Amino acid sequence: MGRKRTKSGKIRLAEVAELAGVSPITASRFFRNPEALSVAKRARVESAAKELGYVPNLAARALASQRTEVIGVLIPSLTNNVFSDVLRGIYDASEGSRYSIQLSNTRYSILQEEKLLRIFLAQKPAGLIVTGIDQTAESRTMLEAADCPIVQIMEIGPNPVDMMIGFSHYDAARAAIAHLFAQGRRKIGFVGARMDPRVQRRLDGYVSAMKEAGLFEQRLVVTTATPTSVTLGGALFTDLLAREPGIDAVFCANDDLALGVLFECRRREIAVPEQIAIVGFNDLEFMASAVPTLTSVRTNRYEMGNTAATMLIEAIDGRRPEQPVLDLGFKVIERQSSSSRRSDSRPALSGAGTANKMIALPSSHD
Amino acid sequence: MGRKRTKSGKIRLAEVAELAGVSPITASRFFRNPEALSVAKRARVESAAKELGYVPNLAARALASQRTEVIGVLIPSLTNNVFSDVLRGIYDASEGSRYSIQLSNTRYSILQEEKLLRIFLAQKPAGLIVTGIDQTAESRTMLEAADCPIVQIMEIGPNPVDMMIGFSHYDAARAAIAHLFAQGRRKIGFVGARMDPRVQRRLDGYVSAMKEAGLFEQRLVVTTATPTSVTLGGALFTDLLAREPGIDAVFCANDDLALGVLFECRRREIAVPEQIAIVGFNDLEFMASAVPTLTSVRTNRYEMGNTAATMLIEAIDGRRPEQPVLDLGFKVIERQSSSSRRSDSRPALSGAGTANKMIALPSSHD
DNA sequence: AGGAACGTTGACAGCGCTACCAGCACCGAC
DNA sequence: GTCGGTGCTGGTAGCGCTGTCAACGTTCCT
Repeated sequence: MGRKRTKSGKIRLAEVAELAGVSPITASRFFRNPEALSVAKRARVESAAKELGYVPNLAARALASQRTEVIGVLIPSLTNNVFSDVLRGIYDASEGSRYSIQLSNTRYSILQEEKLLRIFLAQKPAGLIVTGIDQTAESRTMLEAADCPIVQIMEIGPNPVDMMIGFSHYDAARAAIAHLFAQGRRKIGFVGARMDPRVQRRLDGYVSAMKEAGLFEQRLVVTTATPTSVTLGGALFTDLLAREPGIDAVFCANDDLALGVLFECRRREIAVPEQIAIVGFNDLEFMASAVPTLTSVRTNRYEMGNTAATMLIEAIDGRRPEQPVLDLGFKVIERQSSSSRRSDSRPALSGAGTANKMIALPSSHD
Repeated sequence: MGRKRTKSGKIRLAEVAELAGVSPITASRFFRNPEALSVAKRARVESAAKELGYVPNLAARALASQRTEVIGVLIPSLTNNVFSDVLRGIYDASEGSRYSIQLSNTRYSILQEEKLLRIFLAQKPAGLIVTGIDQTAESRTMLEAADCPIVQIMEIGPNPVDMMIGFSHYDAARAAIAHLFAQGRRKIGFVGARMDPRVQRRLDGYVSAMKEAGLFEQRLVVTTATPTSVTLGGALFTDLLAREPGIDAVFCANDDLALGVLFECRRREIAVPEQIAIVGFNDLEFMASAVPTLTSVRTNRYEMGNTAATMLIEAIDGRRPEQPVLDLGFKVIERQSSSSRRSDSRPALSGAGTANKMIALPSSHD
């Protein structure tokens, strides 16, 4: 009737309250803390809201409450498969919660990250997820001064800003090399692209393992700042072969490179694993399907994103985790590409099928 | 001194105005329409804002102006490589503009899409990007009633809601089949997963091309609703072979499946392309690197996202494009996996290198 | 019976910004 | 000299919601 309406005809909380026969503030409480209402009023407000199709105005809520329900996420790349999985975990965890995700791409630049952080923080996010542990000093200061929970993801390191979830890329690389040693490989090359901090730590792990075995040689390492790709894997491997034709294994900083190395081997008619073993990193879905199947280091990417967002939301709601730093670990998934020379010189048909079953990863869904 | 401050110590527009010696409203105008100010005041406000480190409160702005600076993006998947590229294009276009991206995942469900749409629209987004042309009737109604520009992406169809950018999946599939016909292939299988509307239209294109040639047989088509993967490509191909051992080509609805088919061929020692030709769809980076290199239908994913966001922002700012429907086309990239039987029975070493250079796609960056 | 404690509710006063409109000075045209 | 136009500026009044605090009725304890 004479009911006041916003020009656009939107339903406001006041309308809901009027229909429910309560004050606006009571209706407001229904949405934030239903338990505070009596059962009768709760039902009345609920049905009134449903009847009118009420949707809260987030801008008004943010302005009045001096905080937003936005979780900021800073990741270095949108195309990297690794981050797709992490993101999916984050988005899945945010659904059903009242928080929404605001995503920004730092493009592997900590300066860009600092800039984005400043913008995010100005909007008072409810929480923040940042990638890695290599922020600028300025970023670090801002993060520590921020009055919202923060999760650092992708790796584990000392001095967490707040919470931290990831794994040790250094240890993972060492485990991969240990695996190759166990298979009798000695002259192991390293192939890496992009060389972001995490790839760098994988290289560090490789170097330390090789040095411990007295096998390290600088010319076994081929890296580039160029973004990774399958094609690049072949090119870097070609470089590696030119420098050191006698290698008997290649540890690739990621699976795309490993696939490129595999294709290059096929092109050069180098037998895998007989002549050269290949180990990748991340255990993307295709690794179990390749011929031969490719060994990789499995990382829990989906779980990392999902747990990070879940922990963050819990912390925002005042339930801080008992364990603020979580190591999700890794696992070397041994497949044909790095098996000992003596066993199956030709991969058995059934081998692939078995391997496929072994790696039914959550990250292969969706 | 006695200056009023918000509890958190944040600088407000009023502080900037005071320092600049102008009214708050004038300061406000500086940020929205600087040309409306005299040069002198413009400079005063600018330096005052910089001095105080003023950052506008977006919630207050949204509440007062009754509109947000958020572009809503609805995509069906976060993990699919195709959408990573599109998203990257969208995010790149949004940087430098004053609009921020709000992303939601419909998980290939138009019901979920409808629900998300309702939420988005309630927040009065500045613009909207939605995937595909198969919205529910309800969604369609909401979109048409929305008072913001809208871009439908990924494909072209009749009756655009507003703007539209994509290509014909039907025609693209027909072109792929025509290519295979030209190579002398006749018994061409179709392998598809997920079977979302766009994959369905690729199937339709395949069926129509095959029927025109009098070659269509239902048993040549193997599909599943399961999400796509490389492993699945091998499995579906195995099914296809069981049904029709005499096939001489496989058209895969995407590149992951094509890679799986290639690996399965290798496992079964089926020569590609001599016995069976393989054609994929999307032309992901690895296709040019595989052995043999894999033919695919190149689609302009990054450009699609980038152009969509650019057009949208232009439209929001009142500059509607002269051409609201944009067909970005596709291109069949012919490679070794579908070459005629007579030529190179063993792929030449140099072939791969050449192919690599041919496919320096923008989508392989980052 | 009196009072404290609890659960529940409502009034008030903004959150920081912008839409709207009025007002001012200045100009040229009549 | 008056008028209307133009360019710039400021005052007023919210946008829709929530924090704070007071007040209410009821229950339970002493």
